[in-house]
Amino acid sequence: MPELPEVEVTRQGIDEPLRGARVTSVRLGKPLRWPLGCRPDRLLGTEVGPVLRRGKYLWLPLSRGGQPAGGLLMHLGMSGSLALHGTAGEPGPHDHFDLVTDRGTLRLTDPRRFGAVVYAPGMDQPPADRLLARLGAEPFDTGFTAQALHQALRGRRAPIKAVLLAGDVVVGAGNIYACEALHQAGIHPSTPSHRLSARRAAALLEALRATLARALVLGGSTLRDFSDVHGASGAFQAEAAVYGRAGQPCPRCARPVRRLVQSGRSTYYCAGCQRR
DNA sequence: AGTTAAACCTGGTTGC
DNA sequence: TGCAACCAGGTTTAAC
Repeated sequence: MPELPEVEVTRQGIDEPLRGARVTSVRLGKPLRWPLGCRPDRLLGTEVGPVLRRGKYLWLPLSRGGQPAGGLLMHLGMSGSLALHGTAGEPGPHDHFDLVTDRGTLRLTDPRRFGAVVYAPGMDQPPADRLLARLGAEPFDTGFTAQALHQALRGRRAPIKAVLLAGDVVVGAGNIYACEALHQAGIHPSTPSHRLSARRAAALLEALRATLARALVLGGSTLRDFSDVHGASGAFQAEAAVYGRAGQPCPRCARPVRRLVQSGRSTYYCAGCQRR
C-alpha cells in the first residue's frame, strides 16, 4: 500500500497528537516482518517525541525523564496503516500492534504483515541503522540535484523502473508513483538507467517530485485499504494516468495503456508518449 | 558487482 | 457455487 505520500500523510497525522504522549501499555498481535527487538515493558513510561520519516520508514523517538530512550522504527509494508484511537476497541484479526498512551492508542493494522515495528536505541543504532543504510536520497532534499540523479543512474544498467523501485538511488516511489512519474516524464520504463541523458534525468526528478507532491495533497492513494490516521481514504488513484489502467486510453495521447512485468512487478506505461 | 527471482502472508478478483 | 490461479501499495535475502 504505502509509498512515500501515504507514509508522510500518516506521519503528519500522528506527529502532533502523539507529541509528548506517555506510553502506558503495549499490545502485540501476530508476528510482523521482524520481532520488536525488546521487551514491551521497556517502552512503558516513555514519552513520544517528534515523529520523523525516512523513505517509507517512520521513526518514533522515545524519552524517559527528558533523556533519550531509543525509539520505534515502523514500516507499513504492503498493506499496513496506522490509526489513532481515543479509546481503542477490541483488536481485530489484523491489528498487530497497539501503542497505548495517555493521549490515545496508535494501532497498526496490517493484513499481510509485511510491516514492522522495531525497537532501536537510535536511528543510527542496530537494527535501525542496517535497515536505513541502503536508502537513497530523499526526493525533496534540495541537495539532491538533477546532476546527482544523473550521476547515480550512470552506474546502473537495470531498467529505470527497477532502479526507482529499488530505492537505493532515490526513495519514496513505489509501484504507483514510479509508473506515474515515468509517464509524466515521457520515459519508457525499460530504458536502461545509464542511458538516460542529463536532460531526461532532470525531467524525471521533476516529474517524481510533482507526482509525489500531488499525491501528498490528495492524501495519498487508496487502492483497497489504505487510510490515514483518521480513517480517511486518499484520492490520488483517481488521477492516475497509467497505473492500473491497462487497455484504457492514455490521457495524453489516447493510445491504450500497456502492462508489462519487470522484476516481478506490474509496470503500466504508454508506448505512445514514453520513449527509450 | 549488479541484477533478477524467491520469500514473507492474507485476501480479493478472475476464470474454468 | 466451488475452487484454483493470479494479483496486490514493499523489501530483504538468496541465487544467476
